[in-house]
Amino acid sequence: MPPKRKAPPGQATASKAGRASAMSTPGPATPRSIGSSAMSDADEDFDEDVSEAQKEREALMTKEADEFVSKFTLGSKRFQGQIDDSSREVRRYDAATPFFRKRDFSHLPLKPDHQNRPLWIDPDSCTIVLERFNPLAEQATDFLITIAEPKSRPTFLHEYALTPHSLYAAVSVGLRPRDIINTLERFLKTSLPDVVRRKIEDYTRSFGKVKLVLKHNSYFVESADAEVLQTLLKDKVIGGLRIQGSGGVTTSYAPTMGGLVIPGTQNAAGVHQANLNKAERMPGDAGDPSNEADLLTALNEEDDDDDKEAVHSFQISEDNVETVQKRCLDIGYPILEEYDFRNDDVNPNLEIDLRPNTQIRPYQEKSLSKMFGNGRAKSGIIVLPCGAGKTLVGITAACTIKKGVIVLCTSSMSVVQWRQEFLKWSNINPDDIAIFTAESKNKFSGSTGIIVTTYSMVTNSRERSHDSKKMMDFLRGREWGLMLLDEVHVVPAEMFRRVISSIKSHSKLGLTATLLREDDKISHLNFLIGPKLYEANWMELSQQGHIAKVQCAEVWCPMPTEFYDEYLRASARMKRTLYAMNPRKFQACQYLINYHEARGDKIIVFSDELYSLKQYALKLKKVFIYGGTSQAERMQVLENFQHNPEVNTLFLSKIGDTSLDLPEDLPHPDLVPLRLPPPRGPSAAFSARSAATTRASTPFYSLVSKDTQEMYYSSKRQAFLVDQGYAFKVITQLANIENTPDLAFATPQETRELLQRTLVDNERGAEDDVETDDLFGKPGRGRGGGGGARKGNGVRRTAGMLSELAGGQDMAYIEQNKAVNKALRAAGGKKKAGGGGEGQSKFFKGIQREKDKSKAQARAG
DNA sequence: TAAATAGAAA
DNA sequence: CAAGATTCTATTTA
Repeated sequence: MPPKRKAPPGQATASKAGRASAMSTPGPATPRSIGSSAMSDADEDFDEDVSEAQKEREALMTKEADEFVSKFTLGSKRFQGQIDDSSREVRRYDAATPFFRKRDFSHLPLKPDHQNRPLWIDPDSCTIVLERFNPLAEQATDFLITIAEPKSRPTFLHEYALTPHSLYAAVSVGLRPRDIINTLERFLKTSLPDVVRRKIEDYTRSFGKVKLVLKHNSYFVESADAEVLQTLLKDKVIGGLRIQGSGGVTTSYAPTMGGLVIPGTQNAAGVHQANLNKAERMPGDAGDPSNEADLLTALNEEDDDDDKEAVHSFQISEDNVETVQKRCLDIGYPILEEYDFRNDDVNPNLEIDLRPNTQIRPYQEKSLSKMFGNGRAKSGIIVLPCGAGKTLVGITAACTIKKGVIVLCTSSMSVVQWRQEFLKWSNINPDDIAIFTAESKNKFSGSTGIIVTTYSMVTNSRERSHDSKKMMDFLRGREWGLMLLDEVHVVPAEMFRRVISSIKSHSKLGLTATLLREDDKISHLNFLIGPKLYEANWMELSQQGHIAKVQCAEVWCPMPTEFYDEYLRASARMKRTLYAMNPRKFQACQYLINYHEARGDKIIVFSDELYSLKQYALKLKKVFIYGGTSQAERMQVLENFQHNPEVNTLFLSKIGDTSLDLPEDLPHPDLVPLRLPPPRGPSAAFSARSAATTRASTPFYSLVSKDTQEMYYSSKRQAFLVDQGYAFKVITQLANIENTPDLAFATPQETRELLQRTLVDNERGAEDDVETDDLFGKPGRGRGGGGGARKGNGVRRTAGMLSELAGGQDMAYIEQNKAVNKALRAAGGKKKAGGGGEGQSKFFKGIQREKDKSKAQARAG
């Protein structure tokens, strides 16, 4: 049911009001809608599509054909309504018009010089579309990244959304609402719709007004707006938390952005540029002296700006920080955290600097300039693809603040790596940087220093070892200047809450490759850590050569009929194994490995399916790492993979996605990731990201079994990659695959054997009778490791036997159930849920459940 | 080395 | 279509 278009002016809703006011500003007659303009090149095709679609629909609704036609005919009531509602201009309706319906924004008057302006806007959803081919696109991109959430960024058109979060982020990097509005106005092809203007004003009114400042070891709630502060003080929760006798509201002067422009970086939002209209920023301009020394001089410059703003603040106690934060959030004044580290005399300074020859890349500086935009350290999140030097950003931040730093990582592997990176990029004394993991619990020697640890180490709420407890007390007992949070997207919000509440830090910097996980958890991050300060565009970075170019190819492998038959009747679990073990896929894998090894590439094959991972690796005589591989062995295998010219292919389980960071400097430039069964799951995009970012360079293959579940996941992955601006290629035929030496499973006989073995192995609970762990001939691991594995499998075997029990009966059992279900359904249909009373036995309840389930399935299917 | 725990995914 | 159960993995400590 389409919403009524006619609404009495009095009852206009917000968005309708916008329309109404747009109507009152008559512009030049614009016959084109956004859509039709964009489509103008393809008018003919489009017309065809239209008639096609119409035909189709007419065919579908023969009875309603007349109605249908009249509904979509020019001058029908429907369109009349639209005209009345949106604009009094005479509008041209073409065949495409009906398809835009509510999204027809042709009533928004185009500016005369619209061709020189790069942005379109959808006032209803606050979506902004950027023409990448427009001369002003560069500036507009910088601006949009600051104020809006990137939705989709393929080659020519980028889509951004204005959201409360994004505006919050914009305000927090120092943009004023009127900057946002003016700059939008400048870039938009139409005038800024009033709805949007009002939305921006509404959202930003309360954002960025309140700051939490840790000064002289005390927390202050600070605001430039005395009224806002009064509001807070009058609040029933916050008011009572003010520390009495701290002199009420004090007024001082806040540092301004004035003296703090970091050389080689763009101003907070590219607003500056836009205003000055000095357009060209050379991508990757190396001529700019953009090293850390300049950054520091810039930061150390005193603010001799006369444009100082008065700020007012009141003190709250440490214990109430979280309460106040939460309350402020609830009443619409989210608190920004800022650390005035230059004026912190309480915490000792840390002896740390970047090594003199260290060059920061422009985008890294840009992100840091967002963080230090006003001379203080703002808490927030920086989004950079892996391989783009997230670590260096974190390290530079630490070098700027020069106070105690705590680094949190996801795994103990990356803990070690972070420390190494610190030693590599900075002159920090090795004694001042300590690791806190299960293995090592050292503190730094001096009065301050850096601690690198994992989330689980800090959040672990269970009984701790004595050393851990002491260490935790140590961590809790002091104030940290900076908390570096690595890979924030994989850590659940609850964990953050625990980390943040247990460790006091003046500023927090979250680093991540993507904020793609748009479940509710990610929005929590925004307020737990801070707003997103910067997000790099992958495509741009790879074009500028900062991160490897990724070419994505998907290889579609048909399933041999035997396999497919088995696949169709297999359990969900077995299905996974089957499509992973698809012999055609195996061949494709073999072929690609062969091809790339011949070129001297290093290849990583990812597989989330353990059985197939092992089978592939063993069959192809390659090394592999999975969850059960011991730490020492992992290191050994990795070491060999990196330096041993004999070991060029590595099979990785999903351990590679998260906890195994491949070292930055692989000797070979060409690392070819190969996805066996491509990652699964609703956030396949997430895995795709990890795959594409795990030090990926040149081609990146996904092997997909045709006509299986995998295809569905692959479509999601494609969508993600296309959004990131990557081209996507589908390969259905690998040239000369039959010439691959020792091509596996070339005969039907072998294929059948593979199938048999796969089925048998997996029915028996994947007992890997093969000596899996001995590829590197680890002494002692043979028996011990085997024992471990066997023991581990013992558990699994039990499960396997249970499923075997079920499996033993499975055919008959399922058949029987189906029969029962059918009977019940028939009976239920007639008799109304036959026998469904309280006195049901467990058996009947089970049946009932089954029935409901199958009903639900029937409904779904 | 094993057990406990926790999170992610399908 | 969602929530729960389930499986897997990784992390910790004893």
